[in-house]
Formats: sequence, C-alpha cells, structure tokens
Amino acid sequence: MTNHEVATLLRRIADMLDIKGEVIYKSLAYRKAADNIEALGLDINEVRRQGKLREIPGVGEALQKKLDELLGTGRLGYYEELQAEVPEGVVELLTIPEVGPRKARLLWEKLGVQSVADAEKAARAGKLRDLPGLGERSEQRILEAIESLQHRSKRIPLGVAWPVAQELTQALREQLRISTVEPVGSLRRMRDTIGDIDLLAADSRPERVTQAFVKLPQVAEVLSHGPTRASVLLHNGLQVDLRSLPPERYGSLLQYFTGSQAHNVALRALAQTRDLSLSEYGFRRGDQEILCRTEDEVYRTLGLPWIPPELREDRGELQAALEGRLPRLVEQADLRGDLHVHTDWSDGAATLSEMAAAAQRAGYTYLVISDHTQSLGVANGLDPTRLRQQRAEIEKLNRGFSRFRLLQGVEVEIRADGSLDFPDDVLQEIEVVVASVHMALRQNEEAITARVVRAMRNPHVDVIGHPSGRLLGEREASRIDLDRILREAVETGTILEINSAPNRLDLDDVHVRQAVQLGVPLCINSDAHSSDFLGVVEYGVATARRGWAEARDIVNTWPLKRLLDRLQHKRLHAS
DNA sequence: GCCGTTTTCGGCCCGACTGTTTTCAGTCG
Repeated sequence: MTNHEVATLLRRIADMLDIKGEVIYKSLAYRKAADNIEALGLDINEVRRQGKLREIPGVGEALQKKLDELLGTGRLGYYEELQAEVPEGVVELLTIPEVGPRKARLLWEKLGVQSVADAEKAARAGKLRDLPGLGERSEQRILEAIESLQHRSKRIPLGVAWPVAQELTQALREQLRISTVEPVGSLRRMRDTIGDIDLLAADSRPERVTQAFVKLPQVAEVLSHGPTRASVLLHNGLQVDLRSLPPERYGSLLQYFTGSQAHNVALRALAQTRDLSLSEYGFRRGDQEILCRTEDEVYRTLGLPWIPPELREDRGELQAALEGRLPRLVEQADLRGDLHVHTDWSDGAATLSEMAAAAQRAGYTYLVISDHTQSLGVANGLDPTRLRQQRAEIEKLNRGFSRFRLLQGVEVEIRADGSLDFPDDVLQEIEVVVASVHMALRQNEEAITARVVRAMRNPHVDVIGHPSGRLLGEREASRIDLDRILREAVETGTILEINSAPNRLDLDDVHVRQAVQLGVPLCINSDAHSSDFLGVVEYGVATARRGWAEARDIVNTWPLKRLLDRLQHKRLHAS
C-alpha cells in the first residue's frame, strides 16, 4: 500500500469514529497521523521494515500495531469491525457540505439513509424537515448542497486559481481604494491544488468590503453573506470565501487564515507554553489583549522569525524557526536561465530568436533550447539531421549576442523499452540533454522505473524532465518509484526537474523536500511552448520553496560555467 | 489515540455563521 492509500484509510476510520460519536480527539489523532504519513516523503513500507513506525509524529503504540497489521497483511481487523457497524454509504454522506457526522448519523438512524442518493430522495420527499434540529431551510440547503456536489469539481490547480484570485483582489482594491486584500489559505501557501479560494481584507468598515464583494460581476450566486464574511460561487464554478475585518488585527488574521490548520494548531500549542492564547483576533494573556497589525508581530510575539507561507505545513518549520535554521528559500530572481523550452522546430509556437528575446526580457543570461526528438511524431520531433541544422542556426544567433547565450539541448524521448531516442554519438554533441517519458505511461512500477533508471545511467543524460508524468486534474502520476529515482539521482549525479508548467508542477513539493535532504541537484524549468510562457516559473519556484529548496539546490541559479562544468563531470566520470 | 521544560493522566485551538433554538448544536475552516 502506498502512503496515500494508508492515509486515506486512516481518514476513513476517523470519519467512522465521528459518526459513531466517539470523543473527537480520537478521530483527530487518526487524521493527524494520516497527514503525517502522506507528507512523510519516505515509503511507509520501508519505514516499517526499519521498525521506525513509532518515529512518525502522531503514531503511538495503538496506531503502530494497526499499521503493522495493515501493511503486513493488507487487511485491518479494526477497520472491518467498524465497517460492520457503520455502512459505507453513511460515511459517504459526509461529502455533502452541510452534513457532518451528527446529521449523517441522524439521517441514517431515523430515516435509514445509506447513500447520497437516499439523502437526496428523502430531502425531495420532505422527510428531513421533521427531524430534531432540522427544519425546512436545512432540508433545502442540504438538497442544494447535493446538487452542487454533482457538478463541482474537486480541487483546482494552483495555475487556475491564482489568476482568478488576482483578478478579484485587483477589482476590490480599485473599487474600494484599499490596499489590504489578498489571497490566503492554501493559495497563499502555493499548494499545487486549491480547495476554495480564500480572500482576506482589512478595512475600518468591514461590511463595505463584503458588500462590494458579493456584487462583483464575476459572482453568480451568493452562498452566505454576513458583515465580516461572505461566500460566493463564481460563473466559472469556483467558490470564493472572503473575510473582512478592521486593520488593527490584520496580522493575526492573515496568519490565521493562511494556515495550514496543522501549522496553526502547532503554533497555538507553542503559544500556550508561553502562557498566551492565540486566536485569529490576536493574543490573550488573562484579560490583556495583544493585537498584531503585521504577521511578523505574530511570530515575533512567540519569539520566532517570520515563517514563509510555503513552509507552513507543520513539517518541522516551527522547530527549525525555534532553532534559527529556517532555509533561505530560493526566489524567482535567483534564476539565471532555463534548461527546458520548445520552439517551432518541434511543437513550440515561437522561433529561436523570439525565445531568445523573451529569455533576455526575463533577465536570463542563457537559455537552453530543448526540443522534442523523432519518436514524438505528434510533436514534430527532431531527427539527427534537423538537430544539426538547428545547431547551425543557434550558432549564427549567438554571434549577435554579447551578454547572453543560447545553448542547444534536447528533450530526448525515453522509449517504452527504456532506450533513448538518439544514439550516444548524437547525444554527445548536445550541450544539455533532458530525458523524459511521454509514452507508455501506464507501464507497471518495475517497468517504468527501470526505464528511467537506465536513462539516468547514460553519461550523456543531464536532466530527467517532469519525473512523475502527472497532469493536475487530468492524469495521475505514473507508477514510477520516485524513492528509487531519487537514490539513483544521487548515485549518477543526474539533475531532476521541477517542471513549472501550471498543469504539471512535477516533481511535487514532497519529493523536492526529499531531494533537498538527499542532496539531489534540481532545476526549475518553464517547459514553455511559446514566448509568453517563458518567464512563467512562479509556480515551479513556489513548489521548490514548499520543498525547502535554497538557491544552491537549484542548478539554474548557478553561473553557467559552473553548471556546464558539472555536466561535463558526469560525462567524464561515467565513461 | 497521542503526548509530556507545568503532566504517564488529563488535557487536546477557537470563533463565525446558520438554523432552530429562546441559549444552543452543528458545520466549517
């Protein structure tokens, strides 16, 4: 079982315990363990083999035993007992907004509801309004929630949510002439996917902002609207929540609503050890209130340096802050070049010189052109003859540049049998070789991992492009064993890519963190197919930052000479 | 069920909003 599968099962147990009405701290413990297992960055099976399950935060004696049974036999007696008590369909009711464990249990016990479909039927028949604690309005809201469930997409890619949030905050800023309105939540933490868009505003008259917000032209439906909170559905189907409050507490609010929840819980626990109570409104010590206008003040009050939002996942950032060893995270301005872009020589839209111009506008000192190779027919991949023609063209352009250089690279296909699309004698003529998998992505774990490992062992292969092959919201990652790929990267000195394309973000943050810890060299590339996207690396930079990467971990922040020396080293060392 | 520079037992984050209540329970984040 994968970490994700184990985490999903633990969360399901937590749901069942909630429905049964167990003390909530029990389910809280299961969820916490699930979060930590998912964010572990290590294969849980491997952790078990080493007898280190107890070292996972949130795993105590009881959970260790259960994990042992689950991973050893593939089954868990405790879970099966729960299943006999709480029908699967009742757990499914929790996916309906408005329905939590109490209502799920009520519907099940009083009306025999055992699925979302049952719930919908009961609501339509007007049977919900007579239940204790419910009325006509609740019945209507539950019905609407079920309907919205049916056409609401799950999580939105960061690259979709970010521009929408920018557009809304910009509109409010202009309309109300206020400066403090900004995205918070997972969006500010730059997670690769976002649940809902959360915005926060500061104004001496908070209701002014919520009123303007619900009247924005992008709003299709107002879900709730109070003086300090409002929630809407946009025409494009996205849900946006806004909170507006007076400026004197903005720092506490910003900190609170940025989350993550796990980070905030840990922060509150820390506050308690300092005799302080922390809420979104500020600190309290007895009757005394301490207000924070800025986020910096919040952290300072606890004796901590300001922690970048990307790190706030309760993955050790508080400990690091306490010990003064927070990383100096990489920034977009650190990048000196891009190792992976396409031109009209394969499936890109722009010419070589247009891409070179865009790179100079982005402030880069070099650009590696890495077009597709011949096997990728749909992308008009290069054969050795056209590759050499392109090289002549690049050399010609380079004679016109003074403080900028184009390099010839290639994105060579790793074929289904694990061989590369060009023989070694062709590859050795190329300055930067990126090797990627685009075909036969459904192979089993062993096959697809072996393919990439074989590529990495080729001395001419410098970079592995988008290692997992995932497309956010469209396609799951391939079954590739990334733990093995990371180890192999250390062995062979191969660079792994953080692909910044908004629908990829591949490697993801968890594996970036692991790579950084292992000392695997990384690069942040746009994979741009047109000049407009060449400078769009903010999501890739964010992913690197979420993985605790510093500039030194990212090879395209290095001077070009140092980078080329490094590539040369692998080629000589291996041969 | 976890965890410990206040504890191996007794805590475990806190408040807005909504609806059905006339003081609160449930959900959500």
